[in-house]
Amino acid sequence: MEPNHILPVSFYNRPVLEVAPDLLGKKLVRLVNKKRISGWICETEAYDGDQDLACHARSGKTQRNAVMFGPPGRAYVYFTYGMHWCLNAVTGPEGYAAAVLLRAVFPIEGKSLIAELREGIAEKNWTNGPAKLTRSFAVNKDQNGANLTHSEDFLWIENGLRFPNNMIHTGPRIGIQNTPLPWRTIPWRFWITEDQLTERLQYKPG
DNA sequence: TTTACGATCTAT
DNA sequence: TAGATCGTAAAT
Repeated sequence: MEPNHILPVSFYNRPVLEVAPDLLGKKLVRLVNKKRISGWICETEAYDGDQDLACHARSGKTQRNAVMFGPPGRAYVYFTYGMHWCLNAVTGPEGYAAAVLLRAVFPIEGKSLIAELREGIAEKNWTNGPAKLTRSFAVNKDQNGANLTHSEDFLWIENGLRFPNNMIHTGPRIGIQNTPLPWRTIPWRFWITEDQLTERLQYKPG
């Protein structure tokens, strides 16, 4: 483990619309029984404060979304659809409720551990969705509020690749069909393809 | 206390 | 395309 590679608070203490695309190509890391599970972050979404009517902070601070109002660089983990956990990275200054939803990663380390956590699921479907990702990384309510900027909470994000804006795909956020315009269609989802990632890794092996 | 719904996933 | 499944927050 290389603690110096962990993204610092300053990375997260910026507008969420900068942090969300910058997280593409960074490495999500989880420590389970002293074993590393990791993956390249390849899809994110930005949720930006109480004026964003798709953001959980739209109706103010509640017990559920309180972590989003706290300091940047923390994990906001919420429960949804009666059975799923989703993982976010809190951004911006304390008191401003914004976060990046981590929607998908490409697995790197700990694949045998993921295989146990995702028994019966094809490898290509392990981490290609926000709730699939949390299952594969053993993330649930216990990680809500975890500090992503050090290794002591066994969940963090390490520096990795940086993709220029003209390589990053954008589109509307997923699963917010009842959200009013313009928030329903504003292109605040960001992703890179597996081909783009492997091409970059040929020059900079990970 | 009751109700309606969800930043989803899976099988059909 | 619909069913699973239950915490959350707003409505009653």
